[in-house]
Amino acid sequence: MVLLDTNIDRKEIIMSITIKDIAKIAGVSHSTVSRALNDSNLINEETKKRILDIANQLNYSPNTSARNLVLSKSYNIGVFFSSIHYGTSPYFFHNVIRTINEKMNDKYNIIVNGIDIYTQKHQSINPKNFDGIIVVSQRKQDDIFIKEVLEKKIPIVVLNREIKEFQINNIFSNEAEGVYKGINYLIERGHENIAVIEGREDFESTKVRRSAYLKAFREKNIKINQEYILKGDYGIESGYKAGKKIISLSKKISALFAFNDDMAIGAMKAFSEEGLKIPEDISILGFDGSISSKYTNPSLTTIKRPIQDICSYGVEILIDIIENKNNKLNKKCFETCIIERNSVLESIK
Amino acid sequence: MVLLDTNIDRKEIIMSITIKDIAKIAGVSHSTVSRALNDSNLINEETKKRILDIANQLNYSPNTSARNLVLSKSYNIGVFFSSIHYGTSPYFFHNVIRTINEKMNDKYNIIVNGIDIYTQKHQSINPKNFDGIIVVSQRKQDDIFIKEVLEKKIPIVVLNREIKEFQINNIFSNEAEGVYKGINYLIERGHENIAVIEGREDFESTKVRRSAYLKAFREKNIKINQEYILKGDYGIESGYKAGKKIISLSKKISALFAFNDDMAIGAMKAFSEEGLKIPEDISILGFDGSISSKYTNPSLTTIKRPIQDICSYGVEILIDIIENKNNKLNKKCFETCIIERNSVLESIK
DNA sequence: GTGAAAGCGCTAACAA
DNA sequence: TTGTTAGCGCTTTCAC
Repeated sequence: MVLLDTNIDRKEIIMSITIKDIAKIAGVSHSTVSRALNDSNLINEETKKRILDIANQLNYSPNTSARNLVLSKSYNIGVFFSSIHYGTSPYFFHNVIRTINEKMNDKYNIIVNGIDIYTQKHQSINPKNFDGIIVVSQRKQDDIFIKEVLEKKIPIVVLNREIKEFQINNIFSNEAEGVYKGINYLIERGHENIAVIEGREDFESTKVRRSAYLKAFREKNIKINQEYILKGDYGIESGYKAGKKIISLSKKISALFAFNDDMAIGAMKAFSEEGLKIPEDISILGFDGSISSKYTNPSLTTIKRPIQDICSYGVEILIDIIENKNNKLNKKCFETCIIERNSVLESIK
Repeated sequence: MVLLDTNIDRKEIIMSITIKDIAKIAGVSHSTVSRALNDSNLINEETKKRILDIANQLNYSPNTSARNLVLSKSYNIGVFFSSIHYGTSPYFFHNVIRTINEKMNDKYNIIVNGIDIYTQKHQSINPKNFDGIIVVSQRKQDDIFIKEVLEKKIPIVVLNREIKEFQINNIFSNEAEGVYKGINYLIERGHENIAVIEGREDFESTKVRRSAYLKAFREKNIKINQEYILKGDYGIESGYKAGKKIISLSKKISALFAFNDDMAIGAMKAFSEEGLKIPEDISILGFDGSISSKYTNPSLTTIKRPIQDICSYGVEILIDIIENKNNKLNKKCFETCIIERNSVLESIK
């Protein structure tokens, strides 16, 4: 008995406790221990309790590799952003991970990755390493990765960007409609000379939002001056630089639409430095509905996209696919809305 | 031959290719395949090439659970924040994950977790599930978790918060010194009526920064008025509310020190709403050196802590522990510095 | 209700 | 240089 105890102690230090150790102490076979641990009903309640007690005392925790091997599961969920580094704002990133983490069944691990560096390092993804994958996609380019996952039959859901070319579980928001409403909101308030700061050219959102504002302009016969269209990269600094450029423009503009809040904030900074008053001298409309947009001065009128809804719903259907083998295709579009604040002038006489 | 191919095809769909499948096709044993795949030198170059070719053709990828089981590795690195939800700013969170992801050897998975909800769901961590753990710690309360990891002999490094009570790999920044310098920076410019917005009471940073500003006050014989000390929670909104309170204070204050940039930004918003000019009416000093602090209006003077250095160094030593079994204790403190911008008045006559 | 035994896919020690 | 074999820790079928 003493000898046994000592052995166990050594084991605890040198290597982990296994079900065999527990079996030895409990005087049962390791399969019985397995049954107890898995709350099987093919086991006597008494023995189960006894075994569980011992397991607790020994601070047993299962070897997940062994369990996963026999169960053919990994309990890993990959969360893949187009890039963690470029074009993904801290607000967006945090919001996505937080929501997924909150919503995810706690038996799954959340493994965070950027497709850009992942595909550059690994030549391919290993299906056995992921029970499911969430792609938070910005770029059409991600399709290569997405298709690979699809081919490997790994449950997948693509968030944020609409995929039209092929069938896939896909949750996103109606950005086109949001931008369209936003531009009309500007036009209705008398704005005709509207500048735009666009986003990264390789991001689909840039194309979607661009065609939406162009459509709104065309419908209201607003002339489109290429000089007013600035290139940004979704980073604050690029908004700031674009703002500086806008100031140097020959023609006066009365409003600015930035493709995201961060760039709007950068532009506001540029305007303030030059003594321009917002919204008196220039109105600003952002996109995202980030937390910080509420605390700019003046607070930023912006188009909110429901990131949390998208992520939350995405997790829901991914888990449904994994656990219930549900394979009916799910495509859902959430609506965007304008948050009216104080950066747009109510009416320019 | 045709029969074989068909079998393989079915296998590819129904279950993954294994080294046995490759062995069968190559006409070698599965251990030879294993050798080829692991680039062993106990193998003929020709056979290696042939096997690798077949593996490539079949789009083989190893079953990580099986490999991990025999190697006693998981290739998982857990990144545990005190909380993902509360008190962790998007900027901080993004910066940490981004840096760790960049710096981490690509064979490791990064699993993101919040200690708060993790410990609530799982009763204990499984050593076999983590080759190493990075704790980005804010609360003393995390010690329970940290000690558990320590007991289980999982390589661990604790970032962000200094641990004095016990020996552990620990990387952090000199926040006390930063705050001390910051307050003196204010005092040197003539400020005596200084308000402070503190952070969450359960975060160690709050205590560290508090005793630092108190020390600076005491040394310069600045009287400490409890009315000037506001409670925040590191969120923007709490800074905003504190800002409102400051305005309603009986005595006029000339400067504000906020325990982080987000709260400083919130307070700036409150001040602006009330028509106060920064820094003419009130100077503001932040803490963190977040990206957004550069783009407020006016830009925020702040104490920068080197988050990237901390994370980068943390990853380095964790990998060193895991791969080189290096077990000499590593404790490192990075310096903070003041970023002088435009929210502090050069001199109040 | 329980135990014996097989096997998940892989690595590595030992033989040849 | 290669094949044979054992075994990692676990679940699960099949006997009893």
